Amino acid sequence: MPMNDSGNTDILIDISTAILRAHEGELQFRALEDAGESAKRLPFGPFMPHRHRTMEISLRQWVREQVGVDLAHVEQLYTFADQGRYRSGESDERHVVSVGYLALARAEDAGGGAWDNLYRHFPWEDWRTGRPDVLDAVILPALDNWLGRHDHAAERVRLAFGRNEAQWDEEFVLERYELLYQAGLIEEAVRDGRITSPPQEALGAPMQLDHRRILATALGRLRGKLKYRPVLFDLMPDLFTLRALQETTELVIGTSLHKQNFRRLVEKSGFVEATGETSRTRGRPAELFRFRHGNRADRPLAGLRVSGGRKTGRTS
Amino acid sequence: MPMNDSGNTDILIDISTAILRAHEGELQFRALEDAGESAKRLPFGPFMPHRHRTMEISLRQWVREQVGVDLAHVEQLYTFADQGRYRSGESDERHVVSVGYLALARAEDAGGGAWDNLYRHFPWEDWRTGRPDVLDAVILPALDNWLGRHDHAAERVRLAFGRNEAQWDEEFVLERYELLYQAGLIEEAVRDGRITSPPQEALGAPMQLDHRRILATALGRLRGKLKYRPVLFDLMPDLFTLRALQETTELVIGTSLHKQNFRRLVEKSGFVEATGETSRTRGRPAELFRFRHGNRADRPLAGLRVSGGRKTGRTS
DNA sequence: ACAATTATGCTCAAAGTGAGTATAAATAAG
DNA sequence: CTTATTTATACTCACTTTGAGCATAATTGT
Repeated sequence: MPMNDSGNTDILIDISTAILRAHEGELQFRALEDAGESAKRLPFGPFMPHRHRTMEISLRQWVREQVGVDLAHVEQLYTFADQGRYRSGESDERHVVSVGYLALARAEDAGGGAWDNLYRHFPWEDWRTGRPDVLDAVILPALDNWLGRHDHAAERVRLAFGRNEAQWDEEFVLERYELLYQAGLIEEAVRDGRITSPPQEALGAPMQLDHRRILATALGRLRGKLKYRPVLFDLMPDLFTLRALQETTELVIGTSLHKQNFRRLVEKSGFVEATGETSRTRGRPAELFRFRHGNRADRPLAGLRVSGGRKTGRTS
Repeated sequence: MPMNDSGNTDILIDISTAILRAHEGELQFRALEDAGESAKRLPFGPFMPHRHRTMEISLRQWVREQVGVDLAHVEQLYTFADQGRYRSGESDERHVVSVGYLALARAEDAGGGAWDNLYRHFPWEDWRTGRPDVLDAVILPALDNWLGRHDHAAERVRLAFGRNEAQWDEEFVLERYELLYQAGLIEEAVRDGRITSPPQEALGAPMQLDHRRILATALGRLRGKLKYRPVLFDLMPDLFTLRALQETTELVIGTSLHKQNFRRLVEKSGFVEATGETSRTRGRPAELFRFRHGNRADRPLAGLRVSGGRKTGRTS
């Protein structure tokens, strides 16, 4: 196998960024619309190594210029290089490699522009008010049907969707999306020519290119990172109540938490300090806290790990 | 800023793979030597999208062909695109983007070829017999000296190297390597022209290109993943004693563990099942276990989180 | 037979966690 | 102004997990 013809490869690298914020009770991402396209997209642009020394520098620059958002946290997610899921129909001969980034913004710094509710694209990931109906009504029956012809994937489905004895793991966002894609239940799979018959019912709003996959990666990564690094605070304003922090947490992990225990956990973690000031809303005023830069022992917030309860098995 | 000149970009993607195994009491990686080069390298090759649909397919193929190792687990680590840390001296005009992969192999499947001890390149990461001397003898004084001129990095150093109140976090392998690189204490930094005066004492054996950085990423990722996914078993043979499993764990996380508690943790995790057979070595024969494919509740092995003890503060 | 070595079983106290009850401090309604 | 409603915060309690060690078992080497 000669390897010297690799010089012919003409590769273009696209950097796409999932910019997330917590705003008005929603987990939102910065979305762009294109004329003549109903599906939205993430901000993205080519990596130009002549101009930018690293991809993150490149990304930060055109996010600031073109999207007008101040980013609090930037993290590379994954590099997707599989053909057929990206601009498959275009005449451009170059092979496009897609690098996904996760960025977090504070609601105040997030400028104007259009923001979209993330869970509109992943309705099965939002368990805050209980197990989503779409799971038992649509997804699991459709997956069962698909498994009839592809039973080798049964174990992956079991683990990803928490069937039988398996627990629903809120971090498996990408694995669930990929299974739905492979099963042809996702509109993008039709668009990419993976499946002939379109799905009976749209499972979440589709997006351009592989951008819903990047969003899925972003959500999964953020859900995982929460538990051992203080990234949450990059979504919070300078001063916040513990209640607001809890709501943001619930938005991200997609489940609801026990209020008193959350408070105990956060206070003991050493990540926050009280300011003495209070915020007034409806009921009793809440104390305002501020993030305390790792000056204390950086204990993991392992308690954020969602569980179904000690022996109850499930919270509803 | 015109973006249409991005078509001029000539980008080459190199895929480098850190293939790890646990063998003869060492955490080893597959290393290659080049004539006229004292520093070793990882197996790597160009990504050829004409030929391979995904990077992982590409990687698996030439690892099998050229390296002769059966891989048990493959995982993308990170895509490095910063100029100046990769083939900086070569005349090739193309910009090289480096994609790092982590792969795990079982010692039996790992074929021939040369394997190198990973901790030879990261002596400060091996705490199995206590805190490495090189930390207090060389690294921390040198970092302090560097911090005198770059005090903005003090907090990063504090967290990465567990100074003052901070805990040593065994997952921060990459962050520690990058700090040593930036401080000019790593031979690769000299090679890349980052620093004028070479380090007084070599901190670990250098490698070609950015391969030590990829190894650092691999070790950090593996140490993190251990705690919530059963990746360890991809380093183990089919049948193993709990002692062997513990030794492999200790190799990876770089610390020693309490034997009885490790046994309790692993047995309760549901990841292993006893076979009834025993292995004979010197003392009492040990029962042989086998990995039990996720048929039980996949509980995280959170107990593998290393701690310095309840109130003792440090184990030695 | 006995020492050395390794494996395994068990205990115990401290810390962590899930799920509540109780109380406090504000606003909104009558 | 009194009461209901709402939100915040304090505290309890049972149960689980975890760190650390002691005790015993089953081998091999001398």
